Amino acid sequence: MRAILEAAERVLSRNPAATMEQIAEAAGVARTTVHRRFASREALVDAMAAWATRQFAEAMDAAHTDSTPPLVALYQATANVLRVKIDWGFAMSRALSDDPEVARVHSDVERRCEELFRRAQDAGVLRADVDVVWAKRVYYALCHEAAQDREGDPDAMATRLVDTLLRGVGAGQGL
Amino acid sequence: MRAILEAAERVLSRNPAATMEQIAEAAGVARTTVHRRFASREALVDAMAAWATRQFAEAMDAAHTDSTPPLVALYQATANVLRVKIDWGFAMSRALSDDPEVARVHSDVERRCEELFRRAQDAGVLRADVDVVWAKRVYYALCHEAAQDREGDPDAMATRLVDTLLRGVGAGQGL
DNA sequence: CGAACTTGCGTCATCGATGTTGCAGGTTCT
DNA sequence: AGAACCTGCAACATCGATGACGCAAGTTCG
Repeated sequence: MRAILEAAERVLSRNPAATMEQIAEAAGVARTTVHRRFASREALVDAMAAWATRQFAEAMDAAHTDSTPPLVALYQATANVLRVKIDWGFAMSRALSDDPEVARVHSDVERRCEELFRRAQDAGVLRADVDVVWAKRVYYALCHEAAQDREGDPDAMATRLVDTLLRGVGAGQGL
Repeated sequence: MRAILEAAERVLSRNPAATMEQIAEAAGVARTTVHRRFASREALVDAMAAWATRQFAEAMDAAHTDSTPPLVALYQATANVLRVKIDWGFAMSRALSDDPEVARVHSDVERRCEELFRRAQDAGVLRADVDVVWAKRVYYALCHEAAQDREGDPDAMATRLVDTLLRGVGAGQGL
């Protein structure tokens, strides 16, 4: 069950068009067994999305983004989310689920993330002259990029990521 | 011919698993006509990659990345590449072509990009304590993210992108 | 031991995408 | 007008993925 989901993530992250046969093989079971657990390919992907979304929400919960100082919460959330995203990159990229409960959890996480960025700007952690939406997009892009490194310490990755997000890579003399 | 390539880009960027039928429809021709031009689906995608790669190389050429000051070249290259990437995002993401000539052009662009970043670091535009490889990955990620905006002035987008890349979005007091 | 459950294997039906071909109608150039 | 060319349309064959069975063998409990 979990083994099939994990195998599916492993295979589909490398090749999104992989067949059920390949997924089954990676899970060490017969293809029919996969079909017994998940009525269709779509059902399997939905289950992956549901599982990843729950992990995602738990990662955000653990960071207490609404009660800790913005910068601390940002570090914590980043490290936690990276840990999940490294293992469930494919499932998280297809988070647009039909299941209303999954959609609710997902939009809830989205909301908390935006709220965190707003608080960060109010606290002076984010520059006042940058668009919060753009800042969030940059943050997401960096998380996605960082999660490509499958090896390495998530905490160190989070440190580098947040450092890059806030300070950039320039030497500072501007143009 | 060009119309088919452009239609394929339009359709495949929204849905990479789209059928030849959908591509043909978007191009306003019959499916058989597409098959007459491109022997197989793979041939079509290869042609798209070849076309996009050439556009990519021309965009870099026009920026004169090896003879202008690094910062100027960075702005120019960014704006030029964004213009191409907005219209050929799908084709550029699958730049791993079998055609040796395409592969050569692509690796040549890659080389020039790395050289530009090295020069930027030597000139003090990039911080000396950041890994050049990481900086390049961040830059690519930002280009990819920025290219999602289909409307808007590429020059303004490049300005914001380079500003974010070099200065980040933080207010500067650090942790 | 015996019942309930799960799994692997082989088989089968179906379906959609791909790629090919022949034919008829339309355009362009000479 | 005639030749060469391109296109749309319809039909066809093929192929791989999907999903559904039944059956035999294995396990886990009582």
